[in-house]
Amino acid sequence: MKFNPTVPIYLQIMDSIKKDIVTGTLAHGERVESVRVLSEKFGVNLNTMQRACSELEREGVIYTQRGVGSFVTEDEKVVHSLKQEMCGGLVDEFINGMRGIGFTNNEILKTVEEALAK
Amino acid sequence: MKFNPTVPIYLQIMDSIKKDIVTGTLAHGERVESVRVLSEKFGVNLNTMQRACSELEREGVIYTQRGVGSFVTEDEKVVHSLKQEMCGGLVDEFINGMRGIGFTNNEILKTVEEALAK
Amino acid sequence: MKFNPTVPIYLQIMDSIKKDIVTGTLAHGERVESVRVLSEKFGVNLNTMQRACSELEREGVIYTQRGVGSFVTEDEKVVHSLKQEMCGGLVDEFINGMRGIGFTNNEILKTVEEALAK
Amino acid sequence: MKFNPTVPIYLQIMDSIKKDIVTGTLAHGERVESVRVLSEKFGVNLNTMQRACSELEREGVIYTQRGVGSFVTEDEKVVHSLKQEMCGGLVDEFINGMRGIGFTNNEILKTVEEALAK
DNA sequence: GTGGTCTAGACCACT
DNA sequence: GTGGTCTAGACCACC
Repeated sequence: MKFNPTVPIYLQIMDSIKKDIVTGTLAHGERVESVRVLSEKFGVNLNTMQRACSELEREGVIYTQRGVGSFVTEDEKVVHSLKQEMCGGLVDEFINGMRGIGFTNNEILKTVEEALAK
Repeated sequence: MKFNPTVPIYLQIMDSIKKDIVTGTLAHGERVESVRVLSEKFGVNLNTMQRACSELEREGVIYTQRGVGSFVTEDEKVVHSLKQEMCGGLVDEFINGMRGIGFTNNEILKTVEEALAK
Repeated sequence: MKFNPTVPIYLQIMDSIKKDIVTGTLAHGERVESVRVLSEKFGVNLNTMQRACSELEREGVIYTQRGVGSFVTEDEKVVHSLKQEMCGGLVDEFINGMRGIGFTNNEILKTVEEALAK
Repeated sequence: MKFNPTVPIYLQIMDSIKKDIVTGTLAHGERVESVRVLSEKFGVNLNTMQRACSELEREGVIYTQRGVGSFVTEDEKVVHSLKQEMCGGLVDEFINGMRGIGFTNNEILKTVEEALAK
């Protein structure tokens, strides 16, 4: 994985894992690979990987059992708020752009509906 | 106005005028300034301006009355398709982004509604 | 009962009986089992048990009636001072700890009241 | 400083600093020494010290300004809850001990009052 | 100077 | 095996 040098690697890794959870690549309750495996996979140091995981646990995204492994939370609320967190920027950018071209709320909504129907 | 040298100027002028129409800066049915005035305003050759206007007329965006001047079309359909043309990219980018995070169509719609309500 | 080899057994037996009195396991005025029974119960020599009892009597914790048996004192003052003797360490440790964290007397009192109310 | 090998050093350092804040050794709003200085003072690695400080910041006990340093919070509430947090164990241990010897709530309170008067 | 992050390699407790 | 902690030493961004 390629990292943006201007933002901490462990944050980027967290985002990557969050995205996997939100998209269902990592199912709820599923076991997350060990930090050692993940550190190799992401090509980072073990400590960096551990930091990413401990932060994720603190946020309630995963939970950990000593000597066993980490698991994706089964709390639907957490996953839902994850989605909200990750799409907030997209939505704002879109709506601002549309309003900038002169679209009203109803027009924006209608446009989205039409686009989704395709 | 500053032009991108890689794309024909008359196209850029057309886009500028379309945007004015779409955003309401130029109201439906409103008279467009003369090509002479516009050519000075945009800092381009009279021929270039004329080309832009004739293309706009061909697209039905404006219509011309001999000896009177040019006017923005009053056909709502044309204006609406203009909007579509200009926002297509935004919508696609947004929807693809949302789907990439795992949102379903209903979720996307709901999210937009919520964001618009704010 | 298991004894600490570094402190005289008769003292440890005395403490055990005192604790029983203080906690109410041995009620005020209740008859204490005979030294013979107690010596077996504690697994110690009869002399050791006798020493413990005579010391307890000397302290006024129990009193003996020839040919009848021994009884826990009915003097509330004695029992109260027993409690004091046994809890003195706890109180000092607690108050020193609290002052070490910077609590004032009033704060300590208030904290205890709150904790007791729970 | 001497550390208990069974509990993470960074936690012990956090407790030490919390205690300094609670007792007023570190005044509210006062600047905390740099992590480098502190790491030498405590005789631990820079990373360990940094972890202790970042956890303290997360708990709101200190706040940090990049390139400037860290400062004790000025929020009285935080400091007060710190006190509660640190004395909770002491109080519980004390009251349980007292009740174990047979003291009633009133007796405990009275005993504390007497001990404080000394 | 300050705090923040990353790597490399080690040891520990738990299962 | 697992996660958790610690050390040593390095580089970066900020002020």
